[in-house]
Amino acid sequence: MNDPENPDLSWGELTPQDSDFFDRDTSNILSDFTWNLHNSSDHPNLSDFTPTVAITTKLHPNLPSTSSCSSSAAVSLAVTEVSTSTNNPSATTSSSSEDPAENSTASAVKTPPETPKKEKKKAQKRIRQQRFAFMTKSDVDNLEDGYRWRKYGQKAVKNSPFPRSYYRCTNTRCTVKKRVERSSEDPSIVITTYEGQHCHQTIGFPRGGILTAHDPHNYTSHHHHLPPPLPNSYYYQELLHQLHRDNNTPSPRLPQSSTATAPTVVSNPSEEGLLGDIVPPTMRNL
DNA sequence: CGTTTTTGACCAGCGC
DNA sequence: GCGCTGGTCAAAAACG
Repeated sequence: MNDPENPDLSWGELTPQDSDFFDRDTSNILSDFTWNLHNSSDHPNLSDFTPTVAITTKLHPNLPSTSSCSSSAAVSLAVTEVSTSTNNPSATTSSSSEDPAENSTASAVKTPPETPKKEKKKAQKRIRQQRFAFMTKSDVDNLEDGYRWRKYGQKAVKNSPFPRSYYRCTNTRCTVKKRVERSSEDPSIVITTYEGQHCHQTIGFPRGGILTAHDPHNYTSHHHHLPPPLPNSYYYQELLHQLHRDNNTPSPRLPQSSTATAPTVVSNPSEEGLLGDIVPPTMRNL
């Protein structure tokens, strides 16, 4: 990997050319995350937050055109480069070399006798979609975000005593995945990484309000960059309250399954240049 | 009994 | 080529 100490970096470098995500100014970016931080004085309770958004997203040039979530993907960042990974090895935007989809030619040429299982796996070459990583200080590993997830794997992580869990959205037509792991340096921090974008509404939180992807006030789907679902945290809850105050609607309540405190957001040291534009100066690196 | 979690096996990519 | 690592599969177990 590019950086054994930080596997996420292997997703490749996110450059401004990769996306118009960074073309917009900071407030716009944050607003895409429903996090308007520029006026923190309106949120005295948030004043000491170090809002977090370690955005380690990268665009994948090979978003499958056959995605069952194509309707939603149509508003995703990478949709302009739609192609299938298996039959379009010459996909344009070359990202990092780790992208297996771009090396599919070789595997297509050699045809060793394979079991159906292997053939199936070959056909399912990994397709990287845009990712968003959140670091949240919480005792709870699996933060409520309004979606239902099914765990499909768990792996020990190098240089970390904590395993990494892999989840898929339980919606059969949704290909969103997320990884959850704890920071080895600060076990109180949960690192949640979302990959892909939901093509359906949330199921709502078990207790309290329901968030929908079509509510422009809390999910900004009118933007072409849907943020991932946010973990329930004090910070997020405050934002929800504020949003609904502004909208004169009752505030939804997040479930109390998490003891999450203010999210400690962390930037990726190697991406400091990028994140430096969108994170408060109080952000610290892990 | 349907759904979810667990967990060992497998595969691909990367560095040496 | 080999070993390491991350990511996924899938059967079995656990759960509700």
